[in-house]
Amino acid sequence: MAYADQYIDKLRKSGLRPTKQRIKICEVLFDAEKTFHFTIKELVKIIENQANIKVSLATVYNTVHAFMRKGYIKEIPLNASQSYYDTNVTHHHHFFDEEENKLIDIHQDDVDEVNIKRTIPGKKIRSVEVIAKIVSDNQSQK
Amino acid sequence: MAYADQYIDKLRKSGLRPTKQRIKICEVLFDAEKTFHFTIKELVKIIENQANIKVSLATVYNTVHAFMRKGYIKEIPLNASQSYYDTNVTHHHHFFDEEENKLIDIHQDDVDEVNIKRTIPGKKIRSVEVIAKIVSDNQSQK
DNA sequence: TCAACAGTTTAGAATAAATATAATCTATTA
DNA sequence: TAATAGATTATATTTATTCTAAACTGTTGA
Repeated sequence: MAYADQYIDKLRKSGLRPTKQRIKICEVLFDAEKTFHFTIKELVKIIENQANIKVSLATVYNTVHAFMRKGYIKEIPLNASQSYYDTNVTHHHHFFDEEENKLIDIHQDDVDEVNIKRTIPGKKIRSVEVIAKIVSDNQSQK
Repeated sequence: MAYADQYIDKLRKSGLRPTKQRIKICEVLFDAEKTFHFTIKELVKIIENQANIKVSLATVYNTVHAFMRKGYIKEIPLNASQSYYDTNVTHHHHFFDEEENKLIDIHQDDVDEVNIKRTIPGKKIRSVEVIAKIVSDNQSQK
């Protein structure tokens, strides 16, 4: 399947018609060699830099949210002022460097499976996220 | 040590002078029978309801942030539009019910210790949080 | 008693992310 | 072509958070 077809497929499955703007968003999100983390602002900037078409903020928000609902990207639970998203939807976790405001992947192999023994009646677990906040390790402070 | 003294102690250690408003905030945060989760908005509402003094938003934000820095309360990493805090600073984790927008504690005993094998040079881990997002378990959808 | 001061509190302004709106545009179908 | 449904956009709105500047408080020392 050609890349463009994959994008159209993802869009249709998300309940969205494939349009110029939305396909451009797919190109940025899913065509990268590697998965990556982004904020909406950063995503808009990337599109502006590499595209010859204009995409409005509203369209980016709508499209990203539709992909989220469908599980094509995921939100990283960080209590920051803005939302962070990840195009890597495989099972993995994150360091968050609070001083540099930077996210770092932790591969699945580097964290034992998180096993939650408790359940809530009528509810099922949709995702489990581990966030390890890191700061400078100054030896001076014990 | 009397309660009031504990509050004054906490405030001083956080670099804040004990004032009427700040002690009121302490009463709400640290005098409860149980620990609890809150947003700033909720905290302000609680204070308004049970206090005969007026406390401004700015004072609440400043005081909560000072306590955070000192580790007397902690932030719960949820990607919501607003910040959630927890007066329970012991080691534990959370379910987040996405449909009801509600946090539920998971006791330490109910989750195996999260063991992160990877380290980042020059950095140390300040906190490890597990967030399990839960949704209704409709049997109809597989 | 008064003046000086350092730190507090406050209302309101400013900022910024996210969402909503309403007008215009596009593409498909009849 | 006309009708339509949905898409896109600029702009306005909303909301949490942070900032600011003025007024306030309490202590110290003359």
